[in-house]
Amino acid sequence: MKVKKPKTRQKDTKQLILDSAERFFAREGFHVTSLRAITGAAGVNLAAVNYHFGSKEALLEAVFERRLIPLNQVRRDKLEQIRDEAVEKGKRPSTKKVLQAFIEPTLRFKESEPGAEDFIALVGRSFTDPDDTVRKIFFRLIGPIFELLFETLRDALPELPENLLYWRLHFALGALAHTMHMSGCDKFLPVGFSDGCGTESLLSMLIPFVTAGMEAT
Amino acid sequence: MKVKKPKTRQKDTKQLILDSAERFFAREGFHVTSLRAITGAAGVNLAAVNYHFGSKEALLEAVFERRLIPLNQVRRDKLEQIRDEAVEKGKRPSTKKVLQAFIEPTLRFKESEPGAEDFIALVGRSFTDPDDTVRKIFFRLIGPIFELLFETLRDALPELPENLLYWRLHFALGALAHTMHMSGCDKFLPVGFSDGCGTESLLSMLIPFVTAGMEAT
DNA sequence: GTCTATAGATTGATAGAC
DNA sequence: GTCTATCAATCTATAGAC
Repeated sequence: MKVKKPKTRQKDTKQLILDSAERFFAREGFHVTSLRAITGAAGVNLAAVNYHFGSKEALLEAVFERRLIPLNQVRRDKLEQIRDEAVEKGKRPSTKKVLQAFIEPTLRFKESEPGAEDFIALVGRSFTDPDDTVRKIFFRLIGPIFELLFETLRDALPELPENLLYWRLHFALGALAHTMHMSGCDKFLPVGFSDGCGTESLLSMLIPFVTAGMEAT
Repeated sequence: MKVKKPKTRQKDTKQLILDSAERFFAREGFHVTSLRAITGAAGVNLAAVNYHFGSKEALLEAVFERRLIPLNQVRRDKLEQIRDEAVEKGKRPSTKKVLQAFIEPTLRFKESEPGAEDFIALVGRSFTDPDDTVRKIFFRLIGPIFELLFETLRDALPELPENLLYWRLHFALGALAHTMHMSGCDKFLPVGFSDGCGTESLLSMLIPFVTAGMEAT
């Protein structure tokens, strides 16, 4: 008898659904995407969604969790490393380094694995999705890492009133979010500027921008 | 005989539908909002939408045009005034003034008339709406004013490579868009910072932020 | 686990009386 | 211009055979 059930197909189906859903949710939006579109493109049966995930909403949650939990772990490690270093040296952390610790893994993530580009675009838009379902799931996963970012920035800029720091962070996150869903960057606005669209190029422009804004006098 | 048909009810109905649609599109999203929700809240008949506008898509277009055309006129006037002044004096315009000419009317518009707050939130999100219908209508109306803004900024920062200027403008617009749909500002993120949420306060924080980012060395 | 078939609800749009 | 009534198309979710 077999030691373990092969279940080759089972795992494939679940991953295929996740991949296809991620793509559609990012490119068309959650409510506009039908389960038929997802399963049709994935080549699996419609009923498989409810068998494996339970509902469309639970599928969205699984799409978020699959990539956001590991990404948040990376960002958390980098931020905590910066805090520890600052405590060791008895100096405040540099604003640029703090912002970089959050932004760099986020944008680099786009190239880390196939499909991640769609995911990043999805995340960029979820900040302001009008749909309660999307925002609720997203903020549950993203909330804690934002708090850590805020606190680390407060260490870097202790002279800044908390209220001002809070809003400047919002502005910076707005710039980041706007950059994140420019993945397919020729999709928006006029042509001729697709050059600086690579990750390295974007990082070298975005980080100085938000650092200067955050430190504005 | 009457000089003119009174048609009191006709105008009311059309406006009532526009007001209600604006509110729902901003708060729930275009595709999630049903015509039944719009007409139900407005207290008008469902069939009135197709009578007055022709389709749901045409209704969205009318919602955009009603407020965006006058708003764009204000922004255009201010930007052209700055260009003219710079030519007169033979000096380049100041980056801060250019950004202010675009941002200030936008944020102030929120308080100009009832319903404008919803509209501003709708516009802020339309930059990155995954829905082709929404984005296409929006960019058709917003494209020309963006080009003018870009060109005026190029006058202010002629030493900046065009590609870099282009992306910094994107970052600034991202920060602005993110601010625009924070209208109901306690809707997002933790509490305790609803203080600086008024228009004057936001302007006094956002404009220095984007100016510093734009002029970063 | 995978599939077909369908229930049950909701949608945008329209025809036609008034 | 306004209304009722309804069509035709969609959707999510599920029951039940294999």
